[in-house]
Amino acid sequence: MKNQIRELRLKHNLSQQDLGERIGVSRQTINSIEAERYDPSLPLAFKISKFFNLPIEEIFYS
Amino acid sequence: MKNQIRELRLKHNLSQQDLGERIGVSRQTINSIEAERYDPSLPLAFKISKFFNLPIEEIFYS
DNA sequence: TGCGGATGTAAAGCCTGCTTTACATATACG
DNA sequence: CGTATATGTAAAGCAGGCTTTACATCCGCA
Repeated sequence: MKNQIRELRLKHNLSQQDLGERIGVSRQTINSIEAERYDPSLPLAFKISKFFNLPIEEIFYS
Repeated sequence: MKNQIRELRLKHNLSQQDLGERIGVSRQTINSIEAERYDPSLPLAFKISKFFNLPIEEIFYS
């Protein structure tokens, strides 16, 4: 599952560490999702979606 | 995480078994999500969302 | 050169998502 | 009554999400 997290994160001028802290996960989790090593859980997808104030469908897609 | 799956499923006149087959998971998985025993994975949430033709945010919420 | 911040990635361990199997209850219908 | 369908739930086992620790690379800057 692809995602726009890296682009959104950079647009907000945040490091992976920053974003992880804001959302409540480790920087490795952010890194792994950006690298598509795995998909986030639904609750984490919601946190990311709310943080960037965008619907899940605009951040994650096939 | 709450959800509208039972309501949507009944509106479509489907059993848990039916919905599971249509979406590609077991009936116990449908049952467990309806009963909020656990949240679906993000890919499964997308399948459900596409099946009912509704955004994830209209099916799942806190 | 040397250091710090950002990133990539791997391994171990824990918890959760999902499966199959199995049993129980309820309801409808012959 | 007996049977079929729908649902609830539990247990074992495997796969995947997430953590911490750790090490490596790269880039910018003193």
